[in-house]
Amino acid sequence: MPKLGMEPIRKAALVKATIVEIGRTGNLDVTVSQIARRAGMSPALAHHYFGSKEEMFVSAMRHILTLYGAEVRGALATATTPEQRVQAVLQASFSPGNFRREAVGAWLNFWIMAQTMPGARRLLAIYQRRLRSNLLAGLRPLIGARAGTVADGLSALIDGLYLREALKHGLPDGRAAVLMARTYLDCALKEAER
Amino acid sequence: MPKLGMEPIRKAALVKATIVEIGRTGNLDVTVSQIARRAGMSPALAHHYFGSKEEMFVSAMRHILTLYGAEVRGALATATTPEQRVQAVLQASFSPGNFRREAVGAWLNFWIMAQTMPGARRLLAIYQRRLRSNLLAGLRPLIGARAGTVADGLSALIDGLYLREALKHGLPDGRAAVLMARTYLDCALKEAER
DNA sequence: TTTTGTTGATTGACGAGTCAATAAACTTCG
DNA sequence: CGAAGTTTATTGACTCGTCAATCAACAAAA
Repeated sequence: MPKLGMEPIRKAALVKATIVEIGRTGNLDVTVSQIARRAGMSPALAHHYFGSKEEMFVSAMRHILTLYGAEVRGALATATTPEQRVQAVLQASFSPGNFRREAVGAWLNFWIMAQTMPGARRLLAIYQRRLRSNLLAGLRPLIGARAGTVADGLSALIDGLYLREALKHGLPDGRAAVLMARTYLDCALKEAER
Repeated sequence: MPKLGMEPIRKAALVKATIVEIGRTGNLDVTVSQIARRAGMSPALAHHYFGSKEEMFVSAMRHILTLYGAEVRGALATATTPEQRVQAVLQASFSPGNFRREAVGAWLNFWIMAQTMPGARRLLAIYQRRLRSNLLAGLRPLIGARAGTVADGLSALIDGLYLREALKHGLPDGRAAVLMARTYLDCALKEAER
């Protein structure tokens, strides 16, 4: 009973199912059959819409990035001062949603894929550029020329804190990560105004 | 022609081959046959010495950790002041060896495994504890009670900087990472003496 | 009837782990 | 010392399973 216009619906379902399955297993040992079953269709249909499993993975990562980007934009919308802008990025980066099993699995395997898959590497570069640029927008009014270095450090710190919190036993605490990043930030700001 | 006492030799060869293969592919899609071939033996023999592929992976990670630990100890041996102790940890963490393809692959997949494999999780906890303790030993004489927080922040920053440098296009530059971490450290020290 | 949606069946391949069998080195004990 | 037995090393062949991708065929909408 083919209703037309199924393509975007099917693709969205597959992307979501891919993320769930990666979160479930923790790695990329996920079969097209599993994904398709979870998305409520046959494996053949999955291959029909995405040419290959790899394309499913890349699309899944793109979706994760889109979600994260939306969260950042939402947080930035309520920020008025430069400090609040930086704080907004931190808040969004360590929001509870980012620590769900699916998100953690997606990010960790994102890094794995970025090693070898050009599409993944490109996406990761986009994420990094956007993060840096968002931080820079908040930092430049505060510390001018020194903003670049601080943005780089803060970016790395965000990734590192996320990694540690995500791999920690027990329920991860995003607020602790935000606090730790803020400490770095405050320190850098004081150093600059000296 | 079985010469006796082959076990340690074979195991070492398999561990090394496992690391090389993970570095080659970037992920854990490595077959026992590939590993065994590279180690110069039959797949059956690999299964004989390690009960399963998973045990090979865990042993490979243990080896990576051992190498890293030795590098840290070596660097610490030449340090006399507390500052030099911290600096030694940074230097060892960002040494060129850690940025070889095999090492990067090992670490990235280490994190993947730590999500679900208890053995890997335990190893990661050991690494984190040791890193923290090494940093603490250098930081406590400098800033006393505040050392804990700074050690945590510096640990996360090390992981984050490593991740970024390892995934960067082109040849990674450990010295840049050391410098970035030093900036954080100096900032924290100045803040503390205020 | 052309396009879009959908699937069952199939292909062709690969892979982890087992097992039986062979061979050499060590041990025991008469 | 030397034969019989034991342990260690080693592999080819095999089992049982899986999986990505293809294809032919069917159904319904335009």
